[in-house]
Amino acid sequence: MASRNKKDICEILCINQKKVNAVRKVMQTDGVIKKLAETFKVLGDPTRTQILYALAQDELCVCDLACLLKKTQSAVSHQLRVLRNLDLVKYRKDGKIAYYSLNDIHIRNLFAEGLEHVKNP
Amino acid sequence: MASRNKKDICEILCINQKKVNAVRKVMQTDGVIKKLAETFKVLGDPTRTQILYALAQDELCVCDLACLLKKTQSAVSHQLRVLRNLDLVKYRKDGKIAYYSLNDIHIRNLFAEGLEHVKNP
DNA sequence: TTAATATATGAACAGATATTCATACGAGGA
DNA sequence: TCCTCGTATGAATATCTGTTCATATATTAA
Repeated sequence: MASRNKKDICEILCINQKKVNAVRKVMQTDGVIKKLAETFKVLGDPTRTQILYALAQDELCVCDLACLLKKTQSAVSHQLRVLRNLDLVKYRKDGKIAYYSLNDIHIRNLFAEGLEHVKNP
Repeated sequence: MASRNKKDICEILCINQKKVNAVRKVMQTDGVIKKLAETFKVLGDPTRTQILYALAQDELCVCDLACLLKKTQSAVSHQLRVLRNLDLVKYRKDGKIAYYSLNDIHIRNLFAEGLEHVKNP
């Protein structure tokens, strides 16, 4: 263990340097990877998954969603903010009521692919 | 606030009961939603995203991945276990070396859709 | 104005999680 | 056998995150 540095991050020797170099060339940039992971992460919470799936069917207000998902209004509202911040949903105000709807054309495709994965083992 | 129960989860009144009922009919079961969210969640960590993206290009061993991602061998190995447990990757042993590769046909499509979302605002 | 209702939001808390460190295991090589 | 190297893994830790509670804001009705 003596030869290894405290942090063997940079010291790690590749077994197949050529392959690694080739793969490195086609890797996405850190920025893209970060955004990609961010996108998947948002979809990776059951509450948000359900909200988005519901909104993929119809425009709904906050209390409708809360009723549908059997969650508190607060919990739903907090998650809607997350989705709003990422521009995945939009909303229109009708008096006191806020009607939310999908604002991303890729969400449905992602769900379709995801369901394919879940249902076809 | 007097009329509301402590937990207003079940008490919440839907504004558009009909819509909610219609959407409820086409909602996925809790089990499917849970698995769906689980799948997205696994893809929702930058380290795992990179590992999967790299393995989508070529078969690589643990230290190659560590070298490529500039992470410790331990960190990579822990994440590989997560991916293994979900059958997203498989590996073959060649002596001491463990070569990992993709084991899920949907991953590439999910990445494609995800990248579409990231790159087309 | 006052009351009620729909929504938003900050603070606090509990539970999850990614990384690090240390170490164990297993396969060759000396 | 002993040593080295590639990998796996448990424990500890710091950070992140989803929910709850309390409250604020805003709109409508009385």
